[in-house]
Amino acid sequence: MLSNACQYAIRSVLYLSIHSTHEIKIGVKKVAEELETPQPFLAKLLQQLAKSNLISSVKGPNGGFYLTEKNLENSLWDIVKCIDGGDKFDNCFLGLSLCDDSNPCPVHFIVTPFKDKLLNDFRDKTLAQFTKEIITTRRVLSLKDYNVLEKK
Amino acid sequence: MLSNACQYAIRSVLYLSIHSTHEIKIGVKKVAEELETPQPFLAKLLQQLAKSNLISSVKGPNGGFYLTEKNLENSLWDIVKCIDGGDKFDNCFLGLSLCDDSNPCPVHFIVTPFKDKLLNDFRDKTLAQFTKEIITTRRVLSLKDYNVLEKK
DNA sequence: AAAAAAAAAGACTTCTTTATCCTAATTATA
DNA sequence: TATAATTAGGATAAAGAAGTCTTTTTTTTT
Repeated sequence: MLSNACQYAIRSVLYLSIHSTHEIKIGVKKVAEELETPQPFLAKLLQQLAKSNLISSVKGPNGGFYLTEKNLENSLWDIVKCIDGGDKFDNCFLGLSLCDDSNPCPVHFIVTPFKDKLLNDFRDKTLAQFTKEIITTRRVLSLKDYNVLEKK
Repeated sequence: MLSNACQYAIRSVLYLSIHSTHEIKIGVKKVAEELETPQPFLAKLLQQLAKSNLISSVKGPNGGFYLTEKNLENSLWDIVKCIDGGDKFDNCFLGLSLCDDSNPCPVHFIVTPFKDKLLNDFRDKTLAQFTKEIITTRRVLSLKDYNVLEKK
């Protein structure tokens, strides 16, 4: 459903949301290691996100990527739009060019509620809210998160 | 989520399920036109389905593809397995290699119910049942179906 | 001012999916 | 039995996604 690129991007942003601040910037290398993603590929994505002002960056020593308060007001949907495009959830599950409530494909009414829910969740929560939930409910973003939970 | 190939395959099988019988076989050309899919590509897919005994075929004049009673006992899930592989719905929505109920990614509990429901629907209904529903509830498979409804 | 560390940018490679084309095999029917 | 219609099979092409590599630019630190 989401491209690899978009999955990496979302996880990166959430990772930054959890671990970075204006004072603590994080380099591609670190992020790629933590999330187990191909480094140069991730670099491209982070650059793209930075260009769209979804994340912030500083070059040079001790530079890296981080999220500002402003960045934290964006949503996951903004990430998806930036990487995969805004029509990602529009397409019919069976590929019909025309498929809506009055002309539904055979799985339309199974798939639509889910897409709506997902879209709402992605669109209506800010990264700040989402991140808070991730922390309080101990959601997993990388193998290292998993290990942390295991060790407790 | 599903590949183009798999979407074509599913729609083709449902189309055959509705319109073909042992006596009325349908050629690739016709199916491709009705479903608006690339013809040679669809041919490959139908061949693959036939090879896996999910649909039936006869060569020569008045030959074509059709479904037997036996074929109609298969499920949509069998089609997906044949074209996209059986692990299609296994992957984490955010691409985590490890993601389950005890180590969930941030969207795990949003996505999982949907995947379960869809998998059940795909796996538990036979094509015969599914087709019956499509007809009684007037679901759309091709632009022509759409026109038929419009004209009523 | 120099050096080093990082992001930014662009060109390039590889892989997968999608799609086409051509030839062979099969089968009904005239 | 010849012909035409149709599926089957294999090789190939085109497009897009995924991923890499190299160079440039910026910025901090010494």
